[in-house]
Amino acid sequence: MTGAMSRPKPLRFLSPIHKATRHIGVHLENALRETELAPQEGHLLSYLRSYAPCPIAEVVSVFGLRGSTATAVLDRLESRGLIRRELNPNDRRSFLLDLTPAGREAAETVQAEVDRLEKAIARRITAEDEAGFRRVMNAIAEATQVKLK
Amino acid sequence: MTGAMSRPKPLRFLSPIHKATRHIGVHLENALRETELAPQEGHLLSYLRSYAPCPIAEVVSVFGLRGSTATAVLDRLESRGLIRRELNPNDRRSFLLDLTPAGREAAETVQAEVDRLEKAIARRITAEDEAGFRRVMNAIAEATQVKLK
DNA sequence: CGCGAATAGTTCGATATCGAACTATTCGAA
DNA sequence: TTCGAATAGTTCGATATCGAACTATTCGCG
Repeated sequence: MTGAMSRPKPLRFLSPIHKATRHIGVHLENALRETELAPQEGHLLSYLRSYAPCPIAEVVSVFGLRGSTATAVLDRLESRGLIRRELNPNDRRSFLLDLTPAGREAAETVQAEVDRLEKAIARRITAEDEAGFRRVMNAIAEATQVKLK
Repeated sequence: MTGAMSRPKPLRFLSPIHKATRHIGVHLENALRETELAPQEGHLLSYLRSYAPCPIAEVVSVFGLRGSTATAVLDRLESRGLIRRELNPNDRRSFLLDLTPAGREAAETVQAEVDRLEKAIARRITAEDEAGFRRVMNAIAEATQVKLK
């Protein structure tokens, strides 16, 4: 016999992460409502704030977009004057993305909200908690065996 | 004077979570490729496996879908014979979602992959790590002040 | 070198998601 | 109780994302 249907069994890692991702998304969506930035757009600008100039393939990998989607997303941001595509002197196939001054300003706004949230989180935990958290994140990277270029 | 542009400043919590979410997404996408299930569809079936019968509004909240998107997603799953909408005797505005036998079978496949991944993660950490991880997740819920019904 | 395979990015038609408006039902306070 | 507000879900036209095919460039191995 196969036994009774097993029930609940909430996941130890995936469910909390999924929930946290939702919490963060909703929070930032609220916080950035008046900036006219979709959460993903804000996230992208914020990423460029730290890592620009970077090739399109990098944001494709980091954000999990398809190439064709990235083209559309970047077209929109470029037409709104927030980013620029520049020639990559080292690889003529690719472009380097960079923020415009307006894009940098928008990115600062995003960053301010993100920093505020990070501080609010940090305030509630100990250094040991954070170390454990980081080890779990590393365990996930190893367990999935996924390499994000 | 405003000072030099601050650079990198990688985030302590949001970046690792974003990355982990990507790791998990790519891993499950690979693992479930032959089931013909989009990652989100698999996730939804897996959710119903534990929480069905549940109203549509619940999956809307948990998965962050818009109502109109949920209608389309559920229509597809229903037309593929994986889920059912049933009348909710307690609220005639709403439906209760449940898995069909085929849907339950698909959900078991997803669950098996998810369990395998959870175990692979658990194997790499200590109980203290997990406790710290959980406290960080709780801190995020509090810091965002977001209530996911 | 030279040439096939891999990579970067775009275009375009198909599909999925979204926002706004709408119906039906339930809630809640006067 | 009654009626305005809130909630559950759908429909439909607008928008965003996707997959497949394509161009251009670079890689890597003979």
